[in-house]
Amino acid sequence: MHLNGKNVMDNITIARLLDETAALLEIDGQDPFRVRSYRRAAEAVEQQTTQLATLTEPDSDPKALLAIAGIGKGMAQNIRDLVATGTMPLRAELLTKYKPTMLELLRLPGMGPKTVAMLWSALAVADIDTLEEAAKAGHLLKLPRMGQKFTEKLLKGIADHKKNTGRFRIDQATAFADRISALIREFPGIETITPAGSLRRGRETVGDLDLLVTGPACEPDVVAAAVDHVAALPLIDKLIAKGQNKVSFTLRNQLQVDVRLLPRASYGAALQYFTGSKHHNVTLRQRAIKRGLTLSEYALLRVEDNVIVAAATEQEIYNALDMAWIPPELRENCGELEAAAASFAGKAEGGLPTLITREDIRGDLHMHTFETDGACSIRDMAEAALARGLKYIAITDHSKNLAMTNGMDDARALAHAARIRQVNTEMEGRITLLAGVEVDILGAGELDLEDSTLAQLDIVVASVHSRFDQPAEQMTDRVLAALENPHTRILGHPTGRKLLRRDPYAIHLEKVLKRAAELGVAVEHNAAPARADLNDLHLRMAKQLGCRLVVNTDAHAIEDLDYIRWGITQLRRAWLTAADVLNTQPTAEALLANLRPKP
DNA sequence: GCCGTTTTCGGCCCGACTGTTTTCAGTCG
Repeated sequence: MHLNGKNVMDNITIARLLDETAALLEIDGQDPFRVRSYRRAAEAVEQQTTQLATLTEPDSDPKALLAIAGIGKGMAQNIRDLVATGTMPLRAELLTKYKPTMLELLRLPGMGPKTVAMLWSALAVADIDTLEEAAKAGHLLKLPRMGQKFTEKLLKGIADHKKNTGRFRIDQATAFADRISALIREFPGIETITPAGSLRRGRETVGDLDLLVTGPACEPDVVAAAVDHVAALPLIDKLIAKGQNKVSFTLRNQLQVDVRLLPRASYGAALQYFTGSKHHNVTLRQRAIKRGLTLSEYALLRVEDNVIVAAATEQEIYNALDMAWIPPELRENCGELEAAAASFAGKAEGGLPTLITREDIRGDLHMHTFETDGACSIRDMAEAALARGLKYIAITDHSKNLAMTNGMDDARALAHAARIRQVNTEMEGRITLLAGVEVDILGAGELDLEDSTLAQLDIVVASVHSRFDQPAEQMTDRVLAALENPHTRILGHPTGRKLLRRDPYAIHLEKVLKRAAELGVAVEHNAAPARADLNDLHLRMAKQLGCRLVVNTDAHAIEDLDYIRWGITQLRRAWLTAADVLNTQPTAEALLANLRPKP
């Protein structure tokens, strides 16, 4: 990352180095609580919207770092060392004893710090390839607690790791969750199946799937039959574990699924527990202990006599801990527990926000038709948007520079606008259509249609579509220049980020967001998971900088309008309310009044 | 290494599952 012309360490890198140090400490067999504090610090750093490098400069407030929960005197010094030198004494010392490739070993299933440490001391194994050789040669059998079965499992794990597909997009994971749930539901006596874990929290990607199953068939005395049913599902590729009330398996695409079957009486406790996040739960249980209670996936119990205080619903559990119920999207131990306590106590300040919902969205300002690369007509899109309860939409087909989409030149853009206005009339006020264009930002930031054309349109979305390989400075300058064009009303997909793909263009987002806020250009969050643009951290940053935000689907077909669901999820994760998003305005007139005025 | 309405020391979440074991250590979520 660049700052005032200098190349400095960004928060993500600082967090990664702290997390790696935690892993090395663990391999070194050091105090687990010290390890945890490094992990916690890494998480805290990752969540910050301001770059910590700016807080380590000599003239900045020395207390600023300490104000972050989880960062004390020692960790603040570590961060200063990292920013100044690229490493820190503890990390450098650990790396003289161990090799960084050992961290890769920890990602193999069944491999933890103790095993990695033993492999290193007994066999000098420090990387996956050497481990594979040792396992195939049978060297592991000589080691304590390692037999034939462990070796087989490890080799399978290594093979899977090598073709590893990593994390899955939230929409794809949801589709799998639905399919698996339908199969599980065929067993009589199963009533409710709820995806928990990071899917319920609305993370953009999930590493595995947690499915929570309840119903009469899940009562302790009869659950075994239901467990057998789950363990025999036809789409299971590999069964990983099968216990009294838990089944773990992977699908052919390597997605891991954990299914838990739990009695109805403890449904709320189980849902709370398996939704996480881990750090949210840890803090919650600490809070329970302070009140003489203990929380597990079965119940919130009073310690002195083991009496159940709450178990059936999440609401009961949070309330018993003097907190309001917390929406799953906020459960990241990022201030939500304090806010929930304030809400429960009826305090006016610092409570939980009323998060934005799908119903708050009244318009969608970015979509395509078959005039360029969409699949439907203007009328189709209008009717579909109306059916979904929208009050206004903008039709924004591509401009000429995107030749592969049959992009429009000036004359076509104006003719298309006339047709959009015609359909608007035909809709007789049931929904308002705004005439727009998604214009391409060219090399030096100029737009690829004439200003005289843009002047006749309601909505101009300016987006970068090419040269993602340019250096960040150049891309940033290009976007900044496009913002200066007075016709630019919305900055479309500002980072060009393609989730799970390696080639998003780098951009100095903070600079761009600041300028957009100053000029009153609205910044788009693209709701489609495949094009997921700003993550919750970016969205928080945008709010902090005073940006006007819009969430658009960039729909190319009718069903794409439903992408709004995923966009809303990310907005909620960023603690945003309806007031933070422009396309919650009740009418097209109100929306236009909030956009940058036309020149 | 962090933290504090039991505060500067002594705590730091909880339970299930696996493999290799005869009572448990390590891993996982």
